Amino acid sequence: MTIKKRNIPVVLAGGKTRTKDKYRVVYSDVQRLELEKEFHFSRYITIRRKAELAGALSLSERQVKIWFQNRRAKERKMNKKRLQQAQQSSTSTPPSMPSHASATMVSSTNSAFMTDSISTTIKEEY
DNA sequence: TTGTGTTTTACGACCTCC
DNA sequence: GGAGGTCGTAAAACACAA
Repeated sequence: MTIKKRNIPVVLAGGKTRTKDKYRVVYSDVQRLELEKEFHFSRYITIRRKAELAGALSLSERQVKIWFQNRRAKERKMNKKRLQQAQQSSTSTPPSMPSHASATMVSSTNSAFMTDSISTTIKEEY
């Protein structure tokens, strides 16, 4: 496991700069699993839990915060994709197709929108 | 191999809330 | 004003067909 970051400033195209030791680190399976578990518990982490988690996983609080931001972005992306697929299938499906299929897909993007995908992820991790 | 598409970290710009 | 949110994006890491 390599946990390092933010040392050498790197100039990117367009005049942007980015500090780096390595450009980005790859989190270990344990780190990802714990973060996923916390995300499964709550999509928004509290300051206290962030500090605890950062300490437990040897990450900075900033890394934990960014991870949650990226994770929510991923979830939104997946929901969008799923919604598009549902819409496509509802427009192009033959009449004989079971109607509950698309209904399930659409409803999953609302109140209960993310739990199954998250639990799937968690299951996969285990 | 390697070329290519996808996923994962990390950041900047901008916005909102306290 | 600062902290933390989304959005868009860069680039490394990864997966996988050819």
